[in-house]
Amino acid sequence: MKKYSKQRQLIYNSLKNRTDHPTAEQLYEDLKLEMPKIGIATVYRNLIELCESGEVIKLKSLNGPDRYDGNNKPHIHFECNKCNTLYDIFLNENDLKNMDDNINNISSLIGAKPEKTFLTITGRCGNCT
Amino acid sequence: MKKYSKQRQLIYNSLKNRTDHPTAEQLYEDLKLEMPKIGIATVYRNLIELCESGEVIKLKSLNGPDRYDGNNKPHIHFECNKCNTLYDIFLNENDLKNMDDNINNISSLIGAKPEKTFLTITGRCGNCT
DNA sequence: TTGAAATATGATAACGATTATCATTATTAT
DNA sequence: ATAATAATGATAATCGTTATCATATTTCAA
Repeated sequence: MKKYSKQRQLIYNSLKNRTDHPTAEQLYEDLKLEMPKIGIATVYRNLIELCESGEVIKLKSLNGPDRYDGNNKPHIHFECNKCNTLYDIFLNENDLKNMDDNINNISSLIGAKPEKTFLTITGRCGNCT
Repeated sequence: MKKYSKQRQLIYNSLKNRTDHPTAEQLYEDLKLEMPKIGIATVYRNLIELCESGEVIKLKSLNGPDRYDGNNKPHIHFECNKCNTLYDIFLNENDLKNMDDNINNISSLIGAKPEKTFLTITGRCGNCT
């Protein structure tokens, strides 16, 4: 049976309350301010848990370590290849539905059943032109 | 000036002649059959080159090391989360254009200039249902 | 051609990110 | 409360990748 722990709550809350997409290391550094004895392994362990349960999304960065997104509502990411900022882009309901239909159609081309879709656009963000 | 090397040619040709998406390690093992003295560092170095020149695409896998795709025409990937196979999915010209327009529109939402887009769908492939 | 300059190679050390190990501590259910 | 279970923190180990560097290959100009 799964047990409640202060650490897991803290990690969960922290990710839900921030809109950036920190690496495990960044999250760890920030959490130490609130809980100085927390260990980096605990952070990684709980990130795995939270990803498996679907509460958190793990994002594979093109340049750098994995990053974590506390927002599990479907959305798109834009990764700036200059400043490395990851932007969230939320589509309206209509566009989301269209995209979903597309994903299903595309998957059916190879007889596959889709579960999660990752759409990442890379390029220059507005601040880095 | 860039120099021609047997190794670079071999790596390039190998990636262009296979349609799977090998990891650097897999590629290395295969290349050793043809060129037993090739080093893993040479493989990595040339993969970096080939990716920078746009000849090859580096794919971030959700479970496992990076994989390399010798096909640089725009297409989509489906990653099976059971057998880890990466499938290519090619869209027709029309769908590609629509997608491209969408990417531009989406990027403009945050004032960004898109360069490359990565669309990966995960789920169960036809063989793993 | 040949030889000097430039660049790539292969062996391996070093590194960064992540996971495994394990003794200790915290949480849960009785 | 207490026993059972699961999580923690410290840190070792692992994995993928990059850096280093002496040697070898390639290129270009004479």
